[in-house]
Amino acid sequence: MGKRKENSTNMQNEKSIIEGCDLTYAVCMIGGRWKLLILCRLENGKLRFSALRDSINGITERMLTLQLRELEKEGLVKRTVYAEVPPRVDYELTDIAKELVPIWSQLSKWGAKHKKVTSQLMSV
Amino acid sequence: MGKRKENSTNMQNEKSIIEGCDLTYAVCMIGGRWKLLILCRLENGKLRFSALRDSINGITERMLTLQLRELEKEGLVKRTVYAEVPPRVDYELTDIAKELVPIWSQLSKWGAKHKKVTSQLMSV
DNA sequence: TATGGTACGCACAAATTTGTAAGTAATGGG
DNA sequence: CCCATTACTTACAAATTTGTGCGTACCATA
Repeated sequence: MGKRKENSTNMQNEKSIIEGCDLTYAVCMIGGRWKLLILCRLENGKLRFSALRDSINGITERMLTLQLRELEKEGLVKRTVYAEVPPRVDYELTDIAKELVPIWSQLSKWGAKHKKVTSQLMSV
Repeated sequence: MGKRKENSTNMQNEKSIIEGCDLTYAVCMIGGRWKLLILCRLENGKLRFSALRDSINGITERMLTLQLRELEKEGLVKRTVYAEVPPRVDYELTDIAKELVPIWSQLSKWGAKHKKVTSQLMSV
């Protein structure tokens, strides 16, 4: 999440796969350890940076910043800066991101339903 | 996807986050570049290794193997080996994985709908 | 005997993601 | 003047994921 190399095999691959596959595109947008987590925290409205940080267990400020930057570039969150000191910034979902609400909520339900079963399998 | 270090900060983090968060759990199960792709190829029934490989643009045999192994451990795909030569192996969704069908299909629709718009933003 | 097909495994290298531990700016309060 | 607050940056290190190229077993067929 430092910048990626434009011409790595990996990057080229990703681009050409995205061309033909909408699912891959979507996965690239919301994939990764934190993005969905962040988005779902914003489900009920604006939150400021510190509130997000505190509500997401285990995330560091660095990671939160990086992910928010990406989500912003991708058009999934809107960032608002207030000209105050100390600084105040808040984040909210865009309409595009709001369309994803049912998806993460189903995913979360699915997770809840199967967590026990499969985590036993995993520890084998 | 060589094995992960059991005691890395990263691993410990992931584990403790999963404990409290079903969404994170789900993301860990199906996250990554290929897993959803593989699952959705199996949506209409069994496929053998080579068929999967050929239907997923850009995946290498190594990656396909690794991902299938994980999906199997997680209980999302079932692997069947036939005692034949040359070898024949096929893969199919488990019931748990079948519950995810609506999720990736919605995600794919979402991707299709927004691909153009946001990929312009990304190239800026 | 040489070759071909299938589903992998392995070693190594490169790319990418994540974590850690520091700063920074601006301003209000003591 | 010193300190606290907030939302970040930056440099560096470690972990994880992905790609590349080659090798393997098996038996049927040519």
